[in-house]
Amino acid sequence: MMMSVNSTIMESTADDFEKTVGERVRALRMRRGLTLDQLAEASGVSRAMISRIERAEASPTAALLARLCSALGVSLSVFFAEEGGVADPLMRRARQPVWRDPESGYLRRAVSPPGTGSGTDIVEVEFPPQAHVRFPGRPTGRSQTQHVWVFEGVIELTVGETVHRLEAGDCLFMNVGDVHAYHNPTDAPARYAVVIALGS
DNA sequence: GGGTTGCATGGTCGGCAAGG
DNA sequence: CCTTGCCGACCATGCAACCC
Repeated sequence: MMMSVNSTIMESTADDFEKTVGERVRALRMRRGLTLDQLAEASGVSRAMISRIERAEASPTAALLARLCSALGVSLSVFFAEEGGVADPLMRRARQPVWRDPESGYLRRAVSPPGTGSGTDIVEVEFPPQAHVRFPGRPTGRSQTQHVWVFEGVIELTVGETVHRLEAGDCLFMNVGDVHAYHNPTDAPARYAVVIALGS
């Protein structure tokens, strides 16, 4: 299925990927006038780790990258999309940035066009069988909400203390800042969309 | 003060042997 | 042959010392 196309693209860009992430992190940090120390404190990631990520000596996991993006005030999709440059209202599938979490193997596709000024981001996720991803809560997080809409397979979504089992067609609303975790309890990959509403 | 690097630590994964 | 447990290798991460 489409995974094969994506993985081919991933292979070809894998070498540059860490470099791109590092450059993006550094650029966003500089733009906000933050030092490594300040970003480390805001994100909960040590400044040594941030330094290594910026210099492409380490590849961050999804959870770690999410914390950095949160501290930098951008969503993950904005983080990946901005490298594209010019704002174009049409985002062809071939140009949509794809990212693979080294920890869980999940594949994240930034679907919505960047730079449109829209307060909404749409992300498509391919979630491998039996995979786990956990996002730590952000006590000082600004108001950011999201809908998780499942297309195929099953996802167990833990929000706070509650575990929601989502099947094809199900849609869950939640605050991004809450502690949440994704788990695919089946032997088949799951596919879902995340629609993120950015806080003001 | 800001950024980099050496080193230790904890977790995960694959290989391998023993037991059923 | 399959499962289970052990062990070593590897990797991400953070602390602290170091350099500029």
